[in-house]
Amino acid sequence: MAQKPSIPKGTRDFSPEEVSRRNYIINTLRHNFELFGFQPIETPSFENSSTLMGKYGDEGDRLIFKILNSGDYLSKVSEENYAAKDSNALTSEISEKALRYDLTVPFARYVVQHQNEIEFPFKRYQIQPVWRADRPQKGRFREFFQCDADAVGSQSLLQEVTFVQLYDAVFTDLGLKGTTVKMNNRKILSGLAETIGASDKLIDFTVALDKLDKIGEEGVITEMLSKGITAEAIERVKPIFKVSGSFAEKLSVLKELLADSETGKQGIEELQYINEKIEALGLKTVTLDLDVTLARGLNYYTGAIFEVAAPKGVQMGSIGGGGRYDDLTSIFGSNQPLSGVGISFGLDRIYLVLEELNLFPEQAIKGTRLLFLNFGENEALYCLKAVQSLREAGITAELYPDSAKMKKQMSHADKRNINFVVLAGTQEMADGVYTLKNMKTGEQQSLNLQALIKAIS
RNA sequence: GUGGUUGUAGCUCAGUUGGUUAGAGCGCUUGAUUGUGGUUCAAGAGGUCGUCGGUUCGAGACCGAUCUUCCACCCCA
Repeated sequence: MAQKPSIPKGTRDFSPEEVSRRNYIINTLRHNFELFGFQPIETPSFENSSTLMGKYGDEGDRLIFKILNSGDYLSKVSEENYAAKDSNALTSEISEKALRYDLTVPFARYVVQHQNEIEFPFKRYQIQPVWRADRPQKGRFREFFQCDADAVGSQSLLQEVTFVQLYDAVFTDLGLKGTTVKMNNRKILSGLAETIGASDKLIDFTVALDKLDKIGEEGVITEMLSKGITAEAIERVKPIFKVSGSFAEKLSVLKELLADSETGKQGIEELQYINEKIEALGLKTVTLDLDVTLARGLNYYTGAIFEVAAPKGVQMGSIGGGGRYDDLTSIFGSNQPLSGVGISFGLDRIYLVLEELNLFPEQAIKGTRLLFLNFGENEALYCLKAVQSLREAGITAELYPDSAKMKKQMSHADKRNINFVVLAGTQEMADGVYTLKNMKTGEQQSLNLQALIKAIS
């Protein structure tokens, strides 16, 4: 088979077992989302390019999959751009649509577009695939699922508290112990940049800071220097490299550092509020931690920033993230800025973590319980009657479609992990019974239909 | 987008400094066993060595391009 068919890089096929296990995670998520009062919506897999472009930064724009216009798109291209081979300028002329890059921006678009029909505060969840033209790596795909829960129309910090509880509820249900929800606040990062006189370099500052656990203090300093942040400024923020201890202890270090920054102090107050409420409420399996170096997704977060780290010992990037965004809707021309806050679960990565830790429950894979062996036309009909009754009783049952050799039918049941087979030939038909065989123990018993249903339920 | 890495049977992998007809294990098919799967034994099927091009008398092996895998960077779920 020289030319084996293939799928694009970074995409995957899912086997029946994989789909079952993915559904197990999705069902757990959906159950908790609804328990917390979130309502489902769905949006198209592709949007107008103008909806997506410019919302994720330059890097994000590069990673958005663009959809080629239909028809003779080259004929409409401007001569200058074509002659200059200016790909960037040409892109907007030959592509007007793009694949969804995340679920947050389409949600913001949805809220603005339907603002008159929506009852606020609006809490929605959304479980759909997103696409990124990234280069694949461990836990990084070009097509993957995001599972988002967002709440818009309320500035209350109780929303943030709720999202921490939601993370706790989900990971507890999945049996995933030892996850850490790391929190930070955009206002603290702004405050830090402000205190050291580098407000104009906020993004460079935070991106470098974010790499602390990866490249170490020296690496961060080198990167900051290369971005034009002065050595004097870096000296002033050095305490945050070594901040440690409890959530409250870290906050007090920050309080000193940010004493002169109104924005910074506000960020501290917000985090303090959330932490106090969580401490009063308690968490089941998740640990809430303050991580000043957390700085992902800054292009639209304005307040709280969340990121979920997998349990220690599992090599995996973050398995969830989120934050508060105050002005995302204004980008789409909302007359009144709607504050939103939300979190995302990385389904594909959670899957990899659960698999690595062997945490999928056996009943996550539900298959056929009962296979009727086929001995011929008359026997098949006799069996189908029983199959029908079993299905009505809610038992997954099926008949082998061909009257193949018993060995073949038995090993079929074996390979599909079906625990019971029924043998019904002329003798059983004459007696009005079915021979039930347990494939694990080899035990067999002769039962009438009622007894059969009873034995299997 | 940058750097590295991988590709041989359905799967996991051997294949020496380039040399006849490319191998193993597992899986698959058939039989031993016409109403009993897993175990055992026997036989069999299955490959244009990712693709295209080049070097050579000769390429699975060497070179180039391309696709793919995995990893690091950028960035990110």
